[in-house]
Amino acid sequence: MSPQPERQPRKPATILDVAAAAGVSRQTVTRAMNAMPGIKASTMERVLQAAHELGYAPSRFARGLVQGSEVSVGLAIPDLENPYFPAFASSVVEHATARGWHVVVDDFGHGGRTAMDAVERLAPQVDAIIGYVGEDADGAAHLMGRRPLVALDNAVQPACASIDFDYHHAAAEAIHYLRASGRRRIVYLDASGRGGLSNRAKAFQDVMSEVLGKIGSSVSREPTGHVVVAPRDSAAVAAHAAQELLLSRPDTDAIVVFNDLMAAGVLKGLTAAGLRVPADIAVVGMDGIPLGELLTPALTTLALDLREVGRTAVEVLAGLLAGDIELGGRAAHRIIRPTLRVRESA
Amino acid sequence: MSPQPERQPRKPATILDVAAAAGVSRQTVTRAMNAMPGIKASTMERVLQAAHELGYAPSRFARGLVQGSEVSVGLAIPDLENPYFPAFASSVVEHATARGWHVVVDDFGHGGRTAMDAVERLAPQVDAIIGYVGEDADGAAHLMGRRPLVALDNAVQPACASIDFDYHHAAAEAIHYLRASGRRRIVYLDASGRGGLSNRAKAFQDVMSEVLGKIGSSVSREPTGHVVVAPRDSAAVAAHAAQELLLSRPDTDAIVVFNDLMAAGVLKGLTAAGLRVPADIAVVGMDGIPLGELLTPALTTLALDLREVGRTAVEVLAGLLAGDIELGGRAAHRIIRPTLRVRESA
DNA sequence: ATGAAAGCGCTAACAA
DNA sequence: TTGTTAGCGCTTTCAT
Repeated sequence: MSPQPERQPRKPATILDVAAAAGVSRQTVTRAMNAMPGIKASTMERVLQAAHELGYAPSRFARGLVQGSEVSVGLAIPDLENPYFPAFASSVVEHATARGWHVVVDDFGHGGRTAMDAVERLAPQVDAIIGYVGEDADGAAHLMGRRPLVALDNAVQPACASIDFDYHHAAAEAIHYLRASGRRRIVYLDASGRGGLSNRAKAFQDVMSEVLGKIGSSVSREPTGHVVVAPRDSAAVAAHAAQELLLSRPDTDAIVVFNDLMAAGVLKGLTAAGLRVPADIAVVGMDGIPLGELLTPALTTLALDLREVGRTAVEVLAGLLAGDIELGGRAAHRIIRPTLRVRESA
Repeated sequence: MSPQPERQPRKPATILDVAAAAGVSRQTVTRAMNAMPGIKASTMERVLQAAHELGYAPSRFARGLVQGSEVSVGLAIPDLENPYFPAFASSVVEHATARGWHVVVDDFGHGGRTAMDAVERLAPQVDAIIGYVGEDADGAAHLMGRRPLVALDNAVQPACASIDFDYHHAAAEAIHYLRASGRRRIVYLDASGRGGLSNRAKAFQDVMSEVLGKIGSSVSREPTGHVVVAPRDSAAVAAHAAQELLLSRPDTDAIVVFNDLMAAGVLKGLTAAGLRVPADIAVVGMDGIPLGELLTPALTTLALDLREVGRTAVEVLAGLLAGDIELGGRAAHRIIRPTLRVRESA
């Protein structure tokens, strides 16, 4: 083997190594590295030079230990490949950055990992967590102890701050709009989660019952809100599910879909099956991701203001961190309302 | 004001506080917190209880200092809202997670921040950086000192590892395919960056010159590859640019677009202007993001395997970190080939 | 302008 | 099973 002439040592250089190399005290090295006053320019240059040669970089741990660090926030995300989540993450990163916080991202969408796995990885590394932790909210809160956790889209109020979405309102908007457009055979396409129906689907069913109840059962029997469940929330799966739905219920004239990504798939599936949207059948998505307007027809959707969601999460967290917001209070539990954005598909 | 009964103290509890509260030594607290062997169950429970009451969480800095931490990688991303980047980030996070690394994301797409800003923020916090640092590559490398930097899509070989894309090959694939389909008025729609044309546009021009040169100038004078530049890389801007292009060059029969996001906009703009794609005009995108197949018509594109890109970046970084890869060698400078994925738009 | 001492909170090694 | 000792690498006093 070759003599390995200048191979870097395994151990990274410390401040003492630099001090020795530059012939100064470690104090002077600190001053040079941090461009502090009270150091001669020539000394500083010599130290910096030595530091560079040794490949020295201050240990963030030692520095954090003594200085108390910037806040570092964990962001637990189920699936970065669903455009919804990066849009949300982008907003969180933006607002966290504005406060000087760091954001550590854990995408637990691969390799069968769960929200709990993500939180376990993140917990020792961060001062707080924002995340789509779903049913793991309580476990996650316990793991974090006193450190704040902001859970999104959880709906069962847990032992942590939360940001939820008013699905009842959303479902009502969609259903009233569709019925006003003359649609009478409305189906909800859900994505299967860990437990039965999603909260979104449940809200749809509730509102459908309310609406049909008001009309009275004497009127021509409309089917109560029918729900079909796709095995995963992907566009391809949704396209397939839409086609199956057409087979089992050919008279369906509107589909409300779990999210925009799936709605995009539904659009594809319907078109492939020879149907015209919205002439033959209406499609309403949910989320309001930018993708929606790029589709043909442009997607009508129950839009969440993703930037608002991210901003709110960061705000709540800031309040928690500062002690301005108490976990029990209403300030720690926000509800954001999706609004119907009518484009072309319904 | 109220007496603030149990308001948390400003200073977080330390291991010593817990030890005192539980009436044990700090070592025993360590053992309890880390579920180490050699501790009586009852003691452990008592310690954990005390820790919980005090809201104690071990300082990640102190722990990192003494244990030597997990690798933490900074990921510098220009714009999480362009679906390309989350797709890439997702792959990086997945592979980094598999190695037990943490990923700190900085999206520098907001508030006029540059790659350099992102690197400056990240540098004191991470052991390495992967990022789309563009022309800031050298500055970033300098800031990181001996710590590895993997720059993507940089093309001017800098003082750091790099992953580049073979745009020449990509342009050739697109142009040959389009010409074989009978297209003769091919235009490239670029996005304006900091310097003149993008590398993608330059490659397009080069290949166009080669192709037309081979044919010979005696043949009916085809225009050399024409390039138009959109002010930003967004779908809306691209839609507008496509419509303008139609005005100035109505005979254009193919547009090759800087990236898929812009191509989606072009599709919209063209359709709105009453053109049929691909019958009247062909559109070829670049990137291969999942969005492409959801569009109507589905986008023909020069596809990058985003998962491969992310995996490669992590691999190179791992090699650098382990010392298996030297900065000078070819292993530190990878080139990935986009391939033409023909769908419906061309 | 520079250096010496102290200590941040934790865990590894060793004792008891 | 538990406690004691000794740092990890850095920055903050305080001295020179």
